[in-house]
Amino acid sequence: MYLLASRTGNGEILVTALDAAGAPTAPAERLTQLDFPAFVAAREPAGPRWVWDDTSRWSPALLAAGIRVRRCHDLRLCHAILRGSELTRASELAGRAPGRWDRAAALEAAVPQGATLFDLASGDDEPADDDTMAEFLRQFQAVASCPEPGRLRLLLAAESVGALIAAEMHFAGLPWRTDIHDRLLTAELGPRVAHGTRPERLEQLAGRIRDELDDQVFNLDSQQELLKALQRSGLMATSTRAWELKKLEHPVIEPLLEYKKLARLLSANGWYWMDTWIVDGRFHPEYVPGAATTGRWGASGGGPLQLPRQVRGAVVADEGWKLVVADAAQLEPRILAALSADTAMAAAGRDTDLYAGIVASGVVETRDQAKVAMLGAMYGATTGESGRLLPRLARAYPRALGLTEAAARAGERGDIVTTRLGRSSPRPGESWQATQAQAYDPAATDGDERRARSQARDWGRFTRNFVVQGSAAEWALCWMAEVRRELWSLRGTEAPDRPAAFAATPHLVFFLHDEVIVHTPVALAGEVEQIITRAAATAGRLLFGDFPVDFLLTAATVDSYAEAK
DNA sequence: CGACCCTGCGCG
DNA sequence: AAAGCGCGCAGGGTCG
Repeated sequence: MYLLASRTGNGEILVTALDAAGAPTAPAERLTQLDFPAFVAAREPAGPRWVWDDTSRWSPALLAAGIRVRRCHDLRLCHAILRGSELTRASELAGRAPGRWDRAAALEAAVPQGATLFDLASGDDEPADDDTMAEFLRQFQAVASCPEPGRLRLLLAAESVGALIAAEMHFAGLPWRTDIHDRLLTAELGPRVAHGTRPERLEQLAGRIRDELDDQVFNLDSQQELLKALQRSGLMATSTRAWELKKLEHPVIEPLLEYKKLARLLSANGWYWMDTWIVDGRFHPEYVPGAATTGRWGASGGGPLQLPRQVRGAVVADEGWKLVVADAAQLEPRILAALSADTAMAAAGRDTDLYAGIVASGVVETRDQAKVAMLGAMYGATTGESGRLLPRLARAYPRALGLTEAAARAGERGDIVTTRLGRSSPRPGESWQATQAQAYDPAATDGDERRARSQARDWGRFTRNFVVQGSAAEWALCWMAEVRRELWSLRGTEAPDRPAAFAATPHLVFFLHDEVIVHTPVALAGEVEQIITRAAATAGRLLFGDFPVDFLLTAATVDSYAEAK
């Protein structure tokens, strides 16, 4: 049932089989690191759940050996969830002093960097053999004794399979055509030049800007110098932000905005970026499950979650392959409707664009209004058009808006809120508490009270959004897990020239909060699209049972990411 | 010189 | 302080 793997102090691996109650069923087996992949491959057909400290440390060697595991339990990720969850607050695990399971993954994985070698040598970071086991049992207990164990079991499984997917996507990489990327850059910026020098097009724009501002020497790339130069020319700019510059009337504005746009392209996704991050036609970023407190993923290594539309044309399927690009339409409002059991809001999104449905119900006049009002409800807008439209939304959807309001009030009090599957928000820090306490002091000034109120509202907007964003992240994990599981069953038609077994069949290559990309042989693209669509419905049922809410997708089978809207 | 903060902007 | 959440990254600037 469970196979618990841990490393011993001398670099060997211990594997202990546990039954469904967490009790060992046989003596531990001792393996070398070299033997481990074959051992995993031999055990995998029985469908075990592998238990280990950190998937990002165990996966690379397995994937390099062409081996994938179906299920795991990532102790570090699950620990973070269980430590903070409202549902397990009475557990032994939640009450313990912070220890090695609370430390950042970076610290634990940083052995080769050198900087932390001293810490490692002087500490006890290499776990004793029984530490991994003890932690697993504490987690097991915490879940078993909580009020609704089913929610957390699903969350921990989803979080852990997410870690497997993150490692697999890193390994497989996103198909990337450097020749197309180069053409695209050349068309925008001019021919490639050495790193650190301005391409032709930027140089021309810089010249125009200098002429318009009548200043040939200032450094365009310094915000401070640029701002001063603008002000010397009589422009009433208070910052160099694009949206603020747009409001100004002056011949320098047009070339300046163009310069900023292209300079950004060059520095964020230019040739230097391409040389650094694209290897053998693949982009291999690190994905970091649970990086945001809401449960959303983070990522690093080339900024994959900020991939601008400008360069998506370089993401192109291999010859004979396709990209299936799918994103969940209006995911967060749909999540909110289901969370609050707001049947009217759910009905507005049935079989249609949810914002269009709100318009059709006569709540507001335009799709744009519906969207800005919904975002305002979920983010806590108070002013502007969004603020003005909120009362209409509240009348039509009292349950949904009631939920976001309640979440905001909880945060303003310093209370925690919890997602659908049981991830809870962090408590505000000490300085937050201190500021609140100060406002209650008899000697408090108006300033103290204002500061405390404003800070409380800030935290309220965070908790308001946490419930929705966090539950949406859970839906997305379940969706992706289901996609992975179904794609797995399409094996048996491997392309022989592929490096590893799973990259020879349809596989996930990208994930962006509510959007996935699957790279697939052409012949299977239709089936992949169906799998992704079915998986969305399955994820909805996993989170919300029979509650009648649709999770619509926009899915497209394309050669290039740029073709998908 | 590195470590850190700030600004601005890309994504959802 | 962009009305309103969550991130990561690059580049300039400052400090020790």
